[in-house]
Amino acid sequence: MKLNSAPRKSFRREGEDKRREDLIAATLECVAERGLAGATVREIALRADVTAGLIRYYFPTKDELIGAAYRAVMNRMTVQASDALKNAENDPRARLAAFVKANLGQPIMDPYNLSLWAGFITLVHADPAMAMAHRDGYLAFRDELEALIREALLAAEKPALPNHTRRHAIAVNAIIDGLWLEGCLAGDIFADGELADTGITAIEAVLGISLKAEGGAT
Amino acid sequence: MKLNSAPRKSFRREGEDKRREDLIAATLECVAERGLAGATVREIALRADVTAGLIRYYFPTKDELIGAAYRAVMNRMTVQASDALKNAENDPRARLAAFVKANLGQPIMDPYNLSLWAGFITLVHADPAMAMAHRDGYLAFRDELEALIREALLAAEKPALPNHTRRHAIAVNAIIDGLWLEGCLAGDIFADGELADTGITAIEAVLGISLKAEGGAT
DNA sequence: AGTGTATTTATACGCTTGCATAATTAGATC
DNA sequence: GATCTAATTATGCAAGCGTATAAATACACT
Repeated sequence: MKLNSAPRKSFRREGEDKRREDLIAATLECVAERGLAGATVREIALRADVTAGLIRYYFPTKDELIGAAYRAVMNRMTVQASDALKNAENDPRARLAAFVKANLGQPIMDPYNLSLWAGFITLVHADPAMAMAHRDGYLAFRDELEALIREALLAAEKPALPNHTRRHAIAVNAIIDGLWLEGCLAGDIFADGELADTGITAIEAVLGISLKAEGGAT
Repeated sequence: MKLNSAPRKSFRREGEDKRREDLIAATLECVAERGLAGATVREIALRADVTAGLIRYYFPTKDELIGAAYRAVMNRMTVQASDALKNAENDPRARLAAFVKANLGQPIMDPYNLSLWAGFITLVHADPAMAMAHRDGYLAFRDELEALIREALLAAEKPALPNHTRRHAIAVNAIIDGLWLEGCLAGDIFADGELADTGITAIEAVLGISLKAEGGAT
């Protein structure tokens, strides 16, 4: 005789897209707060205000949910960086500067994003599918950067040979990544905008051009 | 009635130091191959050719073993970088170059170093004591770098004002970190020594001095 | 050789995990 | 408003986890 049995959880039916987004968002919360290990199906379900079983309804396996969450983060970051380009001026040098500033400021340079990124890195090594997704993202980012660099060099009437721009892209990417890391890890010990300024100055030195002045009008 | 019971595993007694080192080494192997999640007590014990129970004899808890492994890697990395300085020439510019090369080559630039580091970012995020230790390590590294930079600038007869060297240290640190990251994540898509060369070239540009030539003899 | 003990193995327990599946229900359709 | 179906909950399971603890054994000492 079952007395006082807890009432079954009430629920609403949601569209497939909404649910997937919610589940991914809940996953990211977990990863950011307690690392990948903290992202259990039960905890994720709790955050999404859903029972654990539902996860499997939308994602055949947990790995697929994790993978989707990872892609979502990477996509969000690249989209945010690209958005900065859309609102930027026409001069290629200004565009490169805007791109750098966007990556070295809020909301991209944020401990939350680093936590997410670090949490997923572990997976990138273990899971080949993850590794490929990561490499694609990295190369896409670097290619975009290389294009920006080439145009900036040309605008400054400097040579832009492919093997040079490749090297430049690797170096500039490193500067951005490295400063992003420093900012995420210890943002409070830097003045506001200091890292972005430092990055732009360093990149100007590496490329041998100015990113601020209109410069070189014939 | 128990027939054919498997014989008890034979073993040798080892010194405490040896066993701890072996267990740490086994832990690092696990992390290197399958990430932190793959470093289970049973797998670690298997690699160390020991049964799982022994781990607890030397490390009260698994977290302590992981922590010891983390410290071992970090310590090894800083020692390796410092060793490179000891065997380096006397010229400050050559010393800085050697420091950079050491950090951007084997064995420091290695996927499992990144794996461990990334795995611990989560922990650093959660535990304030860990966070402080981590920050101290970062600042110590950057201070060492700043000292190297100051001496290199002076050797090149360039001004080395504190607020300049600070900025330079931040930028150079970013270049090293960023390239280290790129190399750890996708070392195979770079030619041998390419990242170290790229780093030195970029740093030369940022500092405005050459790290190769003896230069500036009055 | 015998004894003692620190080291190591072996076994088991409680918990959590991801996944499977049955039971329910919200909301559209007629 | 009855019906039907897809979305959701609820329950259970087998495997793996870290840890605790008892039993065995290698080795130093006498």
